[in-house]
Amino acid sequence: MPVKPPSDSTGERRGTSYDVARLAGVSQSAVSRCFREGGSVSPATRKRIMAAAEALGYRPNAIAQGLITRRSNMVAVVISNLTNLHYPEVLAELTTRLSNRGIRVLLFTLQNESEIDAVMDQIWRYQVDGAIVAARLSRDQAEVFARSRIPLVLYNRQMEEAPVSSVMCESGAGEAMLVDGMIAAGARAFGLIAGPGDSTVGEARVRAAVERLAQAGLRDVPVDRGDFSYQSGYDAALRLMKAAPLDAIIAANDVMAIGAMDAVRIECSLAVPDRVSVVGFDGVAPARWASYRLTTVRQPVGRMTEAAVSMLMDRIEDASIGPERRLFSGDLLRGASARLA
Amino acid sequence: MPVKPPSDSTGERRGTSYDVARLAGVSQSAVSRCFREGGSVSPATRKRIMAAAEALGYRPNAIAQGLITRRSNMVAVVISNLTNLHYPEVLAELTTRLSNRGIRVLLFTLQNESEIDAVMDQIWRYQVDGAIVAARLSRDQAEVFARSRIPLVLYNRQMEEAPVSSVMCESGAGEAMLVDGMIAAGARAFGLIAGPGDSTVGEARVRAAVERLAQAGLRDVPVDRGDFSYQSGYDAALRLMKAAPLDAIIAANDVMAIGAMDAVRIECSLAVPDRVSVVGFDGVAPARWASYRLTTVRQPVGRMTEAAVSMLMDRIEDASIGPERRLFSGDLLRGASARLA
DNA sequence: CTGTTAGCGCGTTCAG
DNA sequence: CTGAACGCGCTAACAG
Repeated sequence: MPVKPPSDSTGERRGTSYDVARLAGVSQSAVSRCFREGGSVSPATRKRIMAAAEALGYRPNAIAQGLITRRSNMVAVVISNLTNLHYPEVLAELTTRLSNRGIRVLLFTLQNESEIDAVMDQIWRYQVDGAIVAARLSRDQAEVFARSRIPLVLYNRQMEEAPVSSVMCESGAGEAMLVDGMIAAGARAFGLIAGPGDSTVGEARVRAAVERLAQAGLRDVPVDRGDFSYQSGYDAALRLMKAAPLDAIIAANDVMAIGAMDAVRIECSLAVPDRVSVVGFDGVAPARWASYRLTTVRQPVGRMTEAAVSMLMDRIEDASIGPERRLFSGDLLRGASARLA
Repeated sequence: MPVKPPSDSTGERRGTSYDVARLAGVSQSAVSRCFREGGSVSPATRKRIMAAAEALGYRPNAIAQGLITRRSNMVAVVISNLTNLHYPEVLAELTTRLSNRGIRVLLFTLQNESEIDAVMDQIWRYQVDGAIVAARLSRDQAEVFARSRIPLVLYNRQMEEAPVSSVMCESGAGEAMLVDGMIAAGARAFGLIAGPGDSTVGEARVRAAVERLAQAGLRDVPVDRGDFSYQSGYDAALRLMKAAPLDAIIAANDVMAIGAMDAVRIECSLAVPDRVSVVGFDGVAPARWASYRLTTVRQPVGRMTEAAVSMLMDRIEDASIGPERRLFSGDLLRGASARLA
């Protein structure tokens, strides 16, 4: 990479601990100690050093610190599609919480899953202290983290066969509440809108709903598939309704549910929830908008992100801590898009 | 301690260029050259080095590289409220584009504007090559970047009195199109929903609308204020409608416009756009949802983020390039929430 | 409590 | 084309 020419014309280099030391008339290591936690420095010299540092606008160089400490105080956050409406909230919470603990976020967003390898390369090069991944990870890729000794926490992803730490929002209880409520209110003709087949959470939600429906004696429920987007939910709902009239639609996430509501109400001209109930999963902000008032299961994003961060930090502090999975349950958000008993 | 710890399972340090050099039987500097652009290495030794690197899973340590080259290949991205629905899209685009140029994103999100100082401290410590800021910055804070010689580009913010690079979506043309269209279609009783007073883009949009209305002979247009959130748009619309019946509402952003639509249609039971036209600004995804089909001005996010990134990169490569402002115009998105002629 | 000394892992002259 | 030597800015023993 092209190196910038050293201090062209007026370009003064940024002050180092050495400059501060000279100005304060002490050794460089005194300055270093002054900026660390348990540094033993006499109040008098500390004062002098701080004054000198202030005068020079000195701040310890985190890059140099990282090189010698082997702690970059950076954590990689990998998110697949930021446009998914639920993730921005997750990302904001993660960033805030990490920041509160003095950790910086190195952000990686993926368009295609294939980019993950390039990302892992960068993660490795940047000596991040750990990684939180909200994207599909193959078993091999998870292994790389393990071999590299980079603590890893998956967010709403699961690694069935490998022992990897993760936090998830469990789908069973939530879907059961939705299904039970709708059945009790008289719904019988159900339809499902699944997410992309490679989404573990999406599949888990659909599976949970299907199982609960089966327990209630409802089998062979039609399932269509979307990609978690509004349009895909809209289209899937239309296909389902065309194939057979339904009185309840369960979508794998809120945005598709919203799309389904619009399709049912606007294109099919059927009242929601009077003729058709629609439910989702996530609890994104638009689900509460007055035009939708979606009945859904809200993920406890605050507790989940806090869990992810603290699990990661624990494993950064002590690399010997083994993997752990934490499962959270969602809260039923009683909107007005489904008849629930 | 010159003795390298044996690769027992606990202590395994990551391989360095020295390790690669030893395995390949060359010097460390040969390895270094091998991983740089124009490094002069004979094909034979290059092959040996690459083989050794492969065997050890060696990757250059970006932290160490940054220390010596003074280029971290990291750029700080500062965003105020990620939950604002328009910003996730911006962030995703910025990240992708930076990533394509081999730059990593160090993300900072702000809850309160007061956090900006702590963020600037971190930006400085981490030796980022530059910063893209989509948050309010005081003149003094911008000065800090200048003094620190950290290239800075503001995104949709403007610094009136100071020469700072920025990319903005210009409001005048867009608001004019909206206003003119609605007036031509017969609207006369306008109401405005502004953003928070400290938002330069928000104020600019309102000012643009007010001016255009004044040109058309419409003065003393009532203005209420929100904070860019759905609820605040909803509430503001109710207050406006209660004070005086309106036939057109102009909101400073899409999310408030959506809130206003819901207030008008659901709480006031007035048809949109038949009785009341509602328009926004941004062009966020939900604006296109069938329940809203918001008439709005879409920001050219792709071109704007590309501009921000390339402006920043240019100034990173050549620090002597002066500030520049780039103004983009939005496209009118003809939805169905306003009667436009 | 303070200074001295040794690196962290790498890029880069400058001799050979 | 290659290697020895130096230093980026800092932390961490270790003496004094």
